[in-house]
Amino acid sequence: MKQLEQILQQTLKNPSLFQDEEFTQSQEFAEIISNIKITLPNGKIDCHYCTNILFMLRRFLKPDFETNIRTILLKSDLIADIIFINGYINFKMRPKFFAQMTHEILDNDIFPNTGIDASGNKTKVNVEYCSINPTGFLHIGHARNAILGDSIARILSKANYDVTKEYYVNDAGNQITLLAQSVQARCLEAHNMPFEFPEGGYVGPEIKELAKLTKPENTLEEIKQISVDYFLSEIKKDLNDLKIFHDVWTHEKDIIKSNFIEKAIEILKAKGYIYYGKREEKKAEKGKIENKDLMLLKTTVFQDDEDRPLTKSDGEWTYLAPDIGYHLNKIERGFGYLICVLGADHDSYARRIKIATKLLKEDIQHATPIVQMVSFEHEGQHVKFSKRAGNSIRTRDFIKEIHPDIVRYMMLAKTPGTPFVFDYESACTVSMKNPVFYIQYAHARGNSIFRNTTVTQKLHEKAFAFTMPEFQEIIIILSSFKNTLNEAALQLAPHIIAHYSQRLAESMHKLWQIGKTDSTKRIIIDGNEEETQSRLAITKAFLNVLATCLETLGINAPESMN
RNA sequence: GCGCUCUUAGCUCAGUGGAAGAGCGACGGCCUUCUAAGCCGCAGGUCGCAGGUUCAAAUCCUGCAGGGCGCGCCA
Repeated sequence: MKQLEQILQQTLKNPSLFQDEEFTQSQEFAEIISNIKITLPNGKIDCHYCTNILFMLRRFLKPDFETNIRTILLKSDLIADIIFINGYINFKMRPKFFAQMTHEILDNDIFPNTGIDASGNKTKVNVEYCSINPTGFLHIGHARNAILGDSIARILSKANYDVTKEYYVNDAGNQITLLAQSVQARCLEAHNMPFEFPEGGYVGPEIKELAKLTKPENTLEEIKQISVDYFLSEIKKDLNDLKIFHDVWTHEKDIIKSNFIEKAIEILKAKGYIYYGKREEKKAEKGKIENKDLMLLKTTVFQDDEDRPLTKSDGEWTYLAPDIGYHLNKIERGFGYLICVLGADHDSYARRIKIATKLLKEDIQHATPIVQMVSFEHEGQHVKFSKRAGNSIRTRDFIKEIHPDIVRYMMLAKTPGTPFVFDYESACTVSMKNPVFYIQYAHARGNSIFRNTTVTQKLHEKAFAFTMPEFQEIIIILSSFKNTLNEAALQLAPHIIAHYSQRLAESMHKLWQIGKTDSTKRIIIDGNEEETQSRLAITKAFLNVLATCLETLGINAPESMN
């Protein structure tokens, strides 16, 4: 594809194509020509690649430009034909082009593991995701965040970023105190001792279970530790079952102990972003709390509605302060790119922490992909998963019934910004309602070929396969993998890989099927070793790319379907 | 009231300036041959509505309507 782009650029630099022969020297020409986009055509047009570049250049070209461009382009030994339709240039490529492309995929070391010269350039990136409070189990709503973050991290690693996957443990706030008080109460209750259940405390059977791990003589601090450890280890188990493994677990407690809050405040003070003042009366908890002077952060310099308090009237930090300390900690660890995957109910928080981070370090790259809510369909209505409604489903129970591969694919195939309506019936079906099987099946089919032959892959440029549309289609899709991966990395969008995988799988299924009625199109051609070797080379390239895709999605690439 | 986001085929969704798409569902075909968990065909669209910018708008801008999520000194 890159080669085609270069050929086209070279061709268009020919001054004789233009009314004004000086035009190729102009800035405007340079800009247009640097934005050449080669794309795959829709199914209706019989060609391999196309480009819309002429739309931009048309008014500068001589009337007979089509004939001239065609003549020049056809001099290339990679291009078989040029067709002009509706202002597009459509390319038909020669077999040599397909052979070269296959060679590149197999030998260039870009597949399947490393060295893709993607946008990453070894940038140190921190992907923080699924940082749920250790006050309960991982439910299915959290799983979407976790799966998305994990896949983003996998894509970025493939795209040549230096990735750290991180979980931030909120183990220092009021929620943890409330949790520990709830557990303590249940513990005392179980020992028939007097107890007082905290207002708004944590209820649910897991609290009573947890209480069994504690003793009446434990201090609140000890109970906090026991509770956090318990839930974290449970969360970790569930994540591991979904093939999610964080590299670093950072605890809020440690951030506080290491004085990162104070350090961050000092930096912000030095930059003049901190001042003391009162908030507007109506904002001050509607008069419930005395409107004292608070430490405020000038988030309004980056279009926030109002400056945000860092201290409460009782002198304690607000939630924002430790989080800013945590982000300073990330910055000090040398990350140039911070990614923080958040739920839709945190989008206003996302804005604030982004501003705060920018105030700490102007040139930091910071993205906060937002995952929309997960709901499910019940009697024709969309019902939200919610703890309070008692219909929250623990991930562990969920994946007992539905394989993690299916759960992952279902959640990754959509853009994160679309609310997810979980279709339980489809999830349990083994058919195209579950495209993950379709993709895995294509991988298994490709592998079965290698079990059925002793011939090994080797590329012969003259192979007949390179003239055959079914093989050409596979190679064309393979050739766009690099761009696809880069795009997914740039947009932090695993669904781009999911859709690509489906299309790639389709090209193999088509080839396979046609081999059933036309034996010349099978991969293994008895009595013709060179042809078979070349076809195996294409199949191998296909398997490498598809396995890479499945790896970035965190989905198993099976060698056979059982 | 304000902010973010969404509205594309019967359903679930891709598509961020360039030729309207996929899967499911419906209908009709295809296995004595490398895995039929598959393939082929057919049907299905005023891209929420109205303006604007552009050679070109589902895509960008403005307004409107409808859905979702937020809008504490809680985290």
